[in-house]
Amino acid sequence: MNQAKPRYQQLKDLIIGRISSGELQPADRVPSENELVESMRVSRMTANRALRELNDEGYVERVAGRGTFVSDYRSQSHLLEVHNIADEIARRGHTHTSCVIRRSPQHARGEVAKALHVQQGTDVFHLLLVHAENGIPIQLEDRHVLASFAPDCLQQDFETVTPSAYLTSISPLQEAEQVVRASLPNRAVQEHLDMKDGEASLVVIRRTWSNGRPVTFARLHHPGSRYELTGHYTPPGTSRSTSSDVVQLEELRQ
Amino acid sequence: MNQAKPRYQQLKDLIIGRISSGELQPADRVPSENELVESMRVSRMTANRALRELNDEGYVERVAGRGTFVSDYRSQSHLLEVHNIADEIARRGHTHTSCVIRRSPQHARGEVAKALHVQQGTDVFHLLLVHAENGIPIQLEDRHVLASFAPDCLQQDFETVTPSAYLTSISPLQEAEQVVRASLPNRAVQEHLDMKDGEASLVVIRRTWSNGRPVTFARLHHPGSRYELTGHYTPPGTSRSTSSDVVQLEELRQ
DNA sequence: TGTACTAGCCTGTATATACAACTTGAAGAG
DNA sequence: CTCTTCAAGTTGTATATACAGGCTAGTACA
Repeated sequence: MNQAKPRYQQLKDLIIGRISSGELQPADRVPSENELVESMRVSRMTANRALRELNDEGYVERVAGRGTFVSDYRSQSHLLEVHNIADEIARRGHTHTSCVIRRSPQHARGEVAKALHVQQGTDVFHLLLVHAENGIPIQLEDRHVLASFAPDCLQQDFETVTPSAYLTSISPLQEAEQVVRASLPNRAVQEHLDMKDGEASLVVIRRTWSNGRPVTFARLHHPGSRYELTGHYTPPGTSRSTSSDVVQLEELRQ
Repeated sequence: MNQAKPRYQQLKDLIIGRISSGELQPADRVPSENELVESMRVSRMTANRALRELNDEGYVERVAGRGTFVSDYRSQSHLLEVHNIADEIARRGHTHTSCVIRRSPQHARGEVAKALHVQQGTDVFHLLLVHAENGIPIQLEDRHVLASFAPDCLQQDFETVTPSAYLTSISPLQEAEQVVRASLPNRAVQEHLDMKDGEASLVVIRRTWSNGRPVTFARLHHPGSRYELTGHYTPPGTSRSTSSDVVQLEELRQ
């Protein structure tokens, strides 16, 4: 079962490990090819392949003549771009504000326990907040977080740092699953988002993994008249941009 | 401006060209590394890099001991998986039926002309059909196709081959853009999809490019109570599956 | 002081070579 | 005829080497 991994993969795993453990921070310098040749006893071509693939995959950025540097996950594509609504709003030059409605410890049950793969009654934190763009509410975030993953969750000031940004600062998010639905909001959602009677809502249900297990489960409600999801698909190989082979989902205001 | 491309990239472009021109069909054998060494006068490592990257990008599949083969775009991830509702339904073991409501030549104007980047009055074809899963309507497809791209569009039997499948058979789709909205359907949409009063609809507006220009523009309406979009995100490098670094969007019935 | 230049490091690419593991088909043994 | 074995071709990986080109810091020079 435990097949010996190729050496270039071992190198990749090693560096990814240093990044996700926090030993290597964004913009930090990664050992150069020649340094890896010496310390790891590999040939330069093997080190080159490891670093080149990490570059293709967005973990690091390489500059000829300077070196290899850890990518800044926060301003990067992949998962995180999808997650932080404050960044999305800032990108369109608007101001983001948010208002915490509830922030409390809970015991997981029913849907939440099932989504997080934990026993009924496991400690979780429940967050409920409204995000606004230029003062207009556009997202009601209803999130459950595994308490063991983020013990100091309730001490955070989520009006300055979004839960999404906080969670990614703890540990890089590694996998996510989302479902998009259209529905009529219940009374509470409708009022929090200032929606008219009969207005449809766009609901994104997102579950995020870290280190192989789900750690947070969120329902994101948006007013259908003021919100949409846009995606852009590019086939692999046509563009040389670093994120050409991922789908970028962005929330855009109409 | 016109920098000489590296040789491995030239090899990739050459093979991609043969695939998209139709010279190489899905499951066809691609020249082996050693054949490329002889015919293209490159070293085996250069040929290896070209083929390996084409494999990583999903164009081809490589089997040690056998060779390199063109991927089957139709049953593959990337763009096409997203597009064909008949395949999605078949994948869950259900039966797909569709009913053509309208099929007519038109002159593009307004939103359609703008979306397709053509002058007002340009010839397009308008298709309107309902897709059903096990007899239950789940998608109203309202599509405009550039007449110059698919001249024999009106002769097709879209009840056996979906417009999406037909269009991809003409030319590989190269780029797509989509917007997801939640809204209340108008009377016509509501009736075609057998929706209850006050039921929200999930609308996907999709524009697809081929050879650098938009060729089709579709509005896909779904009943909110019976339909959802699911997406799964995997970061690059953790999984070895061929489509690990793309987001797969699938339509799933609740 | 300030400018020009160069040495040294870095990445990017290309080649030649080698060995391992896998697949297939053909030759040979029974 | 059937089974075994083996050779040839294929991909996968690893190494050593080479040269080109970008970047930077420090030195030499004016």
